[in-house]
Amino acid sequence: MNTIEQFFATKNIRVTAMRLLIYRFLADKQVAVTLSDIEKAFEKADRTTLYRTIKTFEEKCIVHQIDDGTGVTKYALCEGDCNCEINNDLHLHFHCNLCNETVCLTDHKIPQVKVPKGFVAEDVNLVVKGVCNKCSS
Amino acid sequence: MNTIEQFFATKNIRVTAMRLLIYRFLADKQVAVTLSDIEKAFEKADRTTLYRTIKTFEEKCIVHQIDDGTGVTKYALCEGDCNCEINNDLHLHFHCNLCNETVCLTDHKIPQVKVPKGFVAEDVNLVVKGVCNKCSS
DNA sequence: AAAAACAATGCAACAGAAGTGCATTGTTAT
DNA sequence: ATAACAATGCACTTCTGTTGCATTGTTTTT
Repeated sequence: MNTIEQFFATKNIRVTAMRLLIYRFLADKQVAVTLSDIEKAFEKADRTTLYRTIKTFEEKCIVHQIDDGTGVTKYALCEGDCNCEINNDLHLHFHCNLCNETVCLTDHKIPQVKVPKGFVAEDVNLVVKGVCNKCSS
Repeated sequence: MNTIEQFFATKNIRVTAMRLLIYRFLADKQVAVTLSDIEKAFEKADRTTLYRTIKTFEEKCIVHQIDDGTGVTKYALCEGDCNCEINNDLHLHFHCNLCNETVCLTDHKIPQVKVPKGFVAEDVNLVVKGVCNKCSS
């Protein structure tokens, strides 16, 4: 029991009611969420608090940012063993043009990418757009 | 001569002074530009006009949008023979974390990406971040 | 246990990007 | 020439992301 609390402790962040709520919200969702999604889910809470909570989660490698091309940043929980390292934890994201939802395809690691001489790759972001399994059936 | 005018004609858009200027501006640049880059270059012109010009170019497949993760949309000219089709015209983009510039690596087509059963891929966006050839030397 | 130190929260405000409605100017077609 | 339509300019709005500051809450030190 108290697993989230213990997890927060390993990440060296304080356990607060707000953080637990937001963490559980993200864990329940199977899709990446925007800041305004979180705002709608927690209307009593202040926007800034939600914003800073997500930023803290991001710094501590609890969530990762996703830029799916919709113009709004989305967030999703990292995998348990994630260290946010290149070549290890980079998976691709799928954005559905119909339901507008973005999911992490954590099993699909990003293929090796070649860059020209003189360029140094540090991070890779791969977003596939199309129709998701729910919408195509 | 008058090649840009002819090109616009093939795309079925009217030739105006503003459009010629913006097209030449994009052609001169070797990097993707934001709307505010264009605003700075054409201070006498109205923001809305620049905005709508770029939107028109985008619809007519003259420029393509790039989402490099900086949060601001960038634009770059399509290749001459571009039809904005998947598997043909998709190239990768490189964003330099030092100079903050984004370039099209048109010679580097995106590797084949597998998606799970039920998912239909229509478009692929691949952005590599790191240090560009100018900044690494 | 009280006080000091620090982290989290809430409020207000701001900046920038993106977008819309409408009037006006300019261009094309009848 | 004029009617029809497209392009431009102006004003304004919305949304996202962000910061400063005061206040509340939680540790840590004495």
